[in-house]
Amino acid sequence: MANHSSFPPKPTDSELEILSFLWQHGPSTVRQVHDHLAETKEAGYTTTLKLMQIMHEKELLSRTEEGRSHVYTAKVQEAETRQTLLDRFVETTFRGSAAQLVMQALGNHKTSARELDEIRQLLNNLENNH
Amino acid sequence: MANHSSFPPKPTDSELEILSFLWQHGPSTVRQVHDHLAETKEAGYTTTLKLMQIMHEKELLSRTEEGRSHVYTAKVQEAETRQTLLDRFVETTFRGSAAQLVMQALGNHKTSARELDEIRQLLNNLENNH
DNA sequence: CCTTTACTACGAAATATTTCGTAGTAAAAA
DNA sequence: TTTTTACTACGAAATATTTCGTAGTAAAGG
Repeated sequence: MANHSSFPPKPTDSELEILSFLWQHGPSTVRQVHDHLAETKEAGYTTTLKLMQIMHEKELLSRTEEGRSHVYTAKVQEAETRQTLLDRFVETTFRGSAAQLVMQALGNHKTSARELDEIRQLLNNLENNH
Repeated sequence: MANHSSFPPKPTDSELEILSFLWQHGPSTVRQVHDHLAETKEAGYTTTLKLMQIMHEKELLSRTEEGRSHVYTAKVQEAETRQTLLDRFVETTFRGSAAQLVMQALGNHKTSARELDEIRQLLNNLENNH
């Protein structure tokens, strides 16, 4: 059963960057997250800290004490969150047409032959299943 | 040539709703746009007016006087804007993998057999072209 | 012991976005 | 002619988001 709207508030862009890191690297400290973000962005340590504290309040992250620092874990699932954001995006930007989005995504992005094959596989499955 | 980043500032969600209407219905007055939005959202007329004035300042819309009211026209192209937003979205939500996005979009959205065929066509073309 | 280092907590400033109220005005209606 | 209606302009409040500085504190180093 999909879980639309009701659950945790939709993450902002900054929050998504943090979630993204946690999904990839698993439970991490603010320091670890920050050092990663700092490679790309310009932002102070306490900014990242504050964001993660807020995300904790919002129930987007859980945390445990580990010595004098906290270890944060994503409390929302990657696939689920992506789906929610994708739904919103298809709605607002592609007027609800997932097919349109797919066409534009494939048309303009350089996608490898291997990935194209996987997609073709998926298409076949979908068509068979219905 | 794609036009990345440099051009008009990325539209906010509210702005996108307005652009969306203009793309679909062509040049329109604030009244027309507002009456449409009001079906869905709760918002006063002057809110829509102000937004469109701001979009005009930002060069997202152009306008001409038509009697005592203004007729606004989208100054940015739908396809171009979609591409920009799509790129951002793939980056932030799918870590740059368009293929992942496509799979998730097809997997969960009910897409008609006809649309699936169109996508298959596109896949064939892509594969042939390289 | 002191001092430095590496944390958290938290208020509050800086920005960005959205919303609305008020004023001015020209045309339409009475 | 007076009143009502339907616009625009625009300041400013309300929200949401992001950023940072300062304070407190425990451990590590000297």
